[in-house]
Amino acid sequence: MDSIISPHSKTPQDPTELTDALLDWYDVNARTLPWRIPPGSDIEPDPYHIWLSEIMLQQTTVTTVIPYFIKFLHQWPRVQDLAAAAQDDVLVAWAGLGYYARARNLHKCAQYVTEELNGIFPDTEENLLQLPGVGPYTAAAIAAIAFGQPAAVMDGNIERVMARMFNVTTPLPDAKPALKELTERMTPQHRAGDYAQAVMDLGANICGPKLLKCSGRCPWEDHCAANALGTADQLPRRKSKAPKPTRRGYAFWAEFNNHIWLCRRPENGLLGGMMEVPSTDWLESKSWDEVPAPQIPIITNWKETPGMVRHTFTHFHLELKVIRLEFAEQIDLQEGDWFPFSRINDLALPTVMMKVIHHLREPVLDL
DNA sequence: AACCCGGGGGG
DNA sequence: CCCCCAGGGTT
Repeated sequence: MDSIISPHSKTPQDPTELTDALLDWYDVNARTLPWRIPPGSDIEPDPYHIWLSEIMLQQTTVTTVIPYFIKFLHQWPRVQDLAAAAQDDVLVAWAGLGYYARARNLHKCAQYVTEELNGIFPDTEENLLQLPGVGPYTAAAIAAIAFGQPAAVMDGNIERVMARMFNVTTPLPDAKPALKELTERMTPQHRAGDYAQAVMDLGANICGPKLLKCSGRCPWEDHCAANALGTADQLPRRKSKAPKPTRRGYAFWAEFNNHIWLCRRPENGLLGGMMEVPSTDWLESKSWDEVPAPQIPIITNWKETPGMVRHTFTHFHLELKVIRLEFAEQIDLQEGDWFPFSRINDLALPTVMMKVIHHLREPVLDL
């Protein structure tokens, strides 16, 4: 990349003019968010708040995060409080947010900061990067937003805005190095945190994946190469993804006296550490004809229930048929425990398991 | 470098 | 149905 100047834009050599225009826009248009210090405020950001919000915002939209962020701060006001919590309480509070390894790393990180760093977060990108669950994006974001350092923050929003500003037509992920380079050149020495948040606001509200509200709204409208070329709605390009396979299995519904039998998944891997209705392995198949008949986990009468639970994970679709085990008395299965339905919301149940529970409690065909 | 890892909202 | 989202860890 020879120059930050696009042949199709009026971008000045010195990006200061661009960043100043964006910061002026941000001063007026910054969204109010629970973890955000409004531009111009004298309040010092709380690194604990910034860190918590940034972990939650990984691959998760702002509107989804807000209620969880408020709930966490209410339950654990300081990083020391979070460190002292039981891991299962953290998983329960996290249930529904997804990517559950984030919750385990969040807890580990809180304990590390509390026990090894006297409750004080590192203030450099390099040292932040050493924390569990903190990668390049989050380290730069905390350094810039919480500590005012000129760290170059790169995320999906900023990738998109840069790809359009400079008409980067290389498909992702191949374009990442070039977009990172552009981001580094654009990041200002002062107010880098506000700058990063401003670009992300731009990406969320004006320069969206499909939604483009450039005209009269975007502070970079007159300097955007894709806007000049009319290519904005086609950028950034992406390599095509492999289609998702379908896995199928049988879940076992064991209910007695308003209790349900649940067990805990292994610590690592899919839905690590979360609770589940016991089930057979989830095997990839073309149809149910290929799925082996289930091994019933206890000698008792059983019945396959009508319908099926469908759920989609990051990399596969899941179909679960549910087998109801019938009991004359409350017998323990091999692993797990009986839990009263009244406490179901106090358990770390991922969404797919909540679907199973709703499916059996209010039978709906082919949910 | 490739793969694994959720869930929700919007078009 | 598709796509995307304030990505990180593991191997």
